[in-house]
Amino acid sequence: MLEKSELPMAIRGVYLALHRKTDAKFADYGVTADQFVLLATLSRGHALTQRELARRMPSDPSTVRAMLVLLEKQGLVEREVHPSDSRARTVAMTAAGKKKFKQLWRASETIRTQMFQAIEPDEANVLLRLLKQLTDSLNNDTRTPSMARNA
Amino acid sequence: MLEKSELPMAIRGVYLALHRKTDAKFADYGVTADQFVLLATLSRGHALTQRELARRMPSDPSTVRAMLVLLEKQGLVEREVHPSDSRARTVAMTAAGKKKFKQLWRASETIRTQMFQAIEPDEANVLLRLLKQLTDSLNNDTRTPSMARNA
DNA sequence: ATCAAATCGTGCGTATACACACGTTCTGCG
DNA sequence: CGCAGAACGTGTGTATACGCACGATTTGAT
Repeated sequence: MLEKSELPMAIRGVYLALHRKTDAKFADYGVTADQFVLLATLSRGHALTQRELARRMPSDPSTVRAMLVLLEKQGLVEREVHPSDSRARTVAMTAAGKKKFKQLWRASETIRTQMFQAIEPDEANVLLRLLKQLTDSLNNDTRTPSMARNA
Repeated sequence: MLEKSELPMAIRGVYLALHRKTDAKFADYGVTADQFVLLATLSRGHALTQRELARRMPSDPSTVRAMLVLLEKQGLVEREVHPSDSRARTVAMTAAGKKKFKQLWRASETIRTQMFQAIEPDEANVLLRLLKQLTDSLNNDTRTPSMARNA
C-alpha cells in the first residue's frame, strides 16, 4: 500500500540530499551546486540569451540574473548585448569558466558514481524515463498530454 | 546511451516543477509548498521537538525555525517548552492549523492525481524504491551501504 | 508607417536552504 | 559533585526560487 504523499516527499528528499552533497563537494571551489548547473547548461550551448539559459536550466529569469552577476564577479562568465536584439544579452563562459567547469565535473564524478552504484543500469533508464514523464505532466497545464515526446 | 549528468538534472527538474506547481496551487491559501510539508510532518507525529521535526522533513533546523515563526504568526502552529528538557521546544498544530492542512490536502489532490496518471501503478512502486535507494546512498557518508534498509 | 501587444532584462520583496557561531541546558564520566 | 562535551534553539549571512512590476525594445497586425 502506497501512501499518496510518499512519492512527492521522496522526490523532495532525493533532490535535497543531492543538492546538499553537491554544495558540500563544491565548497572548496567557491561555487554552488546551482552555479554548476548553469555552467553545465552553458557548456552545451554557447551564446545563449539569459532567457534561453533560464528556460534550459530550468530556472526563473530573475534567479538566473542574480546568479550571472555573481559568476561575472568571479570572472567565469561574460555577458554581451545581443547582436540583433538590443533588449537581450548573450551569456558565454570565459576561459576561466571552462577551466573551472572541468574541475567541478571531475570533483562531482564521485557523486554520480555513487548514485549509479545505488541502482541497476537498467533501472537507471527506467528511473530517468519516469522522472521525465512526471516532469512533463507537471509542466503541461493542458489536458492533452500527447505531444510531449522529445523534450 | 545515458549522459551521466542526465539523472541528477532530471531529479532537479521534477522537484522544481513539483515545487512550482504546489506553490501556485497553495497561493490562495496563504501558505507555501514547504509549509505544507511541515504541517504534513506534524500531522504524522505530534509534539515533536524542532530538531526532530527538522530531521523528518528533512530540512535544516534553522530553516525550520524560520518557517515556524511565520506559521506561528498565522496561528497554524504552537510552540511550548519541552516538559523535561528546557532547551527544547515542542511544536504542535493548532485547531486552525489542522483545518488548514485538510484544505491544503484537498487542494493538492489534483497534483498527486496528475502525477499518478503520468506513470503506471507498478512503476510508481519501482520509482519510489529507486528514489529511496538514491537518497540513502547520498546521505550515507560511510563506504558500507549495507544496513540502510527500512528507512 | 503606426501602434498595441509581446518579449527581454532589471529590481524588489518574500520564502527557503544551509553553514556557522553563540548562549543555554543537559548528559555522562570521573 | 563537578566539569567537559554534546545537544537544542537562536541569530546572521549568503545563495537560490519565484512572483510581480517596470522601462526599453521588438514584433505583428492593420
